[in-house]
Amino acid sequence: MAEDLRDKLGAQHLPLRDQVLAALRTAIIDGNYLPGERLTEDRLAEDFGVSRNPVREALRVAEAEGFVLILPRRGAVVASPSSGTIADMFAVRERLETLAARLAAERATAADVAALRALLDQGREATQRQDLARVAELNSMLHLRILQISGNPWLSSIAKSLYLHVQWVFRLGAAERAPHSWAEHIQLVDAIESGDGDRAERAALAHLDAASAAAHENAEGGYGVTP
Amino acid sequence: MAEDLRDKLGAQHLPLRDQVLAALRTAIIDGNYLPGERLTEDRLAEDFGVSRNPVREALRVAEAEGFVLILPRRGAVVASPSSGTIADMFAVRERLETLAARLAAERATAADVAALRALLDQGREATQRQDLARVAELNSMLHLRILQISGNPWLSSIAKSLYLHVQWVFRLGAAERAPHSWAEHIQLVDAIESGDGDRAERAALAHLDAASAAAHENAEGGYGVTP
DNA sequence: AGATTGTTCTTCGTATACACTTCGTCCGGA
DNA sequence: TCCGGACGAAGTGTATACGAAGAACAATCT
Repeated sequence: MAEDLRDKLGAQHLPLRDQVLAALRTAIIDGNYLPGERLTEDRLAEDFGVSRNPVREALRVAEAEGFVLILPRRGAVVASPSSGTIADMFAVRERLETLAARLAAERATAADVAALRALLDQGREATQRQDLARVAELNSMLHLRILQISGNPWLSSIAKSLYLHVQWVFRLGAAERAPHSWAEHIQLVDAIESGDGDRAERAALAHLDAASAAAHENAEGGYGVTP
Repeated sequence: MAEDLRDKLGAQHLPLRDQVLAALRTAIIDGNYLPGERLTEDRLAEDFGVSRNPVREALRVAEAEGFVLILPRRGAVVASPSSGTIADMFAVRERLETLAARLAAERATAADVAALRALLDQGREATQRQDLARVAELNSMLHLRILQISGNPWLSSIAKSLYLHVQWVFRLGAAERAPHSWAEHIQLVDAIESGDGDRAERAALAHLDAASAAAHENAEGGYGVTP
C-alpha cells in the first residue's frame, strides 16, 4: 500500500503536503484508518513514502477540517463522528443547502441546468446498471455542482466540507444509501430550472430530510468505535 | 479525575504553531499584514521568534481558514477579501446565526441567560464610557457565547470562523460599527430567554440585517487594497 | 527592442538532533 | 495479589542544515 500511494503521489506535481492531505482524507473517509486509530507521524510518513514534515502539515489541516484530533504531545487520532454530531451536521446542512438551492435557482444559466440534467441522466443509467459506486459519485457531483452554481464561495466551501463528513459517516455505517433517490434529485433540478427560489428550497429540504432519516437508520447499526 | 488533571496539564502546553497561528490571525485581522502582502517563511519566523517549521504549519491552517493564499512554489500572501464576498458572507451568516439563535433559545439554561445578560450589562457600560474597543470585544463575546449555547459544534466552529472574517473586513474598512446596537442585542437575549425559537430567529435576523447594512456602508468607503 | 541567459531569493522536501512527555512495563514491597 | 514508583521506549515539538527546483528579476546578447 505504501508503494501504491508513493507511486500515485510521485506521478503528480502538487506539493506533497496536499497529496498527503488528499490521501489521508480519502483513507479516513474510506475507512482505511478507523475512528480512534492512532496516527503517528512516522507511520504516516512511511505509509505515504514521505518525510515527517509534509505529514505534519497535512495533519494540521486535517485537524482544522475535523478529520483528526490532535492532542498536544500525544499525537493525532482519527476523529470519531458520533451519532450526535450527525444530527448537528444535518441541521447545518439544512440551512446551507437550502440556501444553495435557492441561489442556484436564481442564478442558474441554461448551460448550468443542462449540466445538472446530464448528471441526472448518468445517475439514472448507473442506477439501472446497479453500479452503486458510480451512483454515489454522481450524487456527490450533483450536489457539488449545485453549490458551485450558487456562486457563493463561502457557502460552497463550507457545505462541501460538511458534505465530505456526511459521506464519511455514511461509509462508516454499512452500505451507502442504496437506491439514491433520483426522484428527489429530479425535483430539485426541476425547481432550479424553474428559477423559483422557494420551490428549490423546499425541494432541497425534502431531499435533506430523506437523507437525514437514512443517515440515522444507518447510524443505528453503529460503527463500532464510539467513545 | 486523575485523567482530567493529566489531560489539562498536557494541554496546558500550547504548541508554538498554535501561538503563531493565533498571532498571525490577529496580525492579519488587525491590519498589521495587509491584503496582498507577501509573507515569507523566514520573515514570519523572525517576526515571531521561532523556527520555520511552526510557521509553515500555521500557514497551512491559515490557508484552510481563508486568511492567506498559498501559491505553490511562490509562497503565501495575505488574502484579499473583496466587497463582493461581504454579501456572500452575510448570506451564509444569516442562515447560520439564525439557527444558532433558535437552538440557543431552545437549549439555554438559566446560567446561560445570566451570562448573556452580564455581557449586555458590560456592553452598556462600556458604551457609556465610549470604550469602543471594549464594546467591540464584548460584542464578539456575546455572539460567540450564543454559538456556544447552541450546542452544535459544527455550527459553532463554522460561524465563528465566518465571524472572524467579518471582523477582518470591518477593520480593514474604517471604524467599527460605532454605536453597536445593544438594543438589538437585548432583544435577541430576551428572545433566547423566552425559549421561543421563532422569535429568537427573527431577532437574530434583524440584527444581522442591520449589521449587513452597516458593513455595506463601510465597504463603500473602500479599503484601499483591492485587487 | 526583444529574447536569452544568469543570478538570487524562496519554497519544498529531506535528514538529523535533542529535549521533554507520555506510556507501558517491570520490579520490589506491602 | 495488588500497589506504587522507577525505568526505558516511543513519539511529539522544535530547531537547524542542506540540496533541489521554481520564480522573479537583472544583465547580456542579438
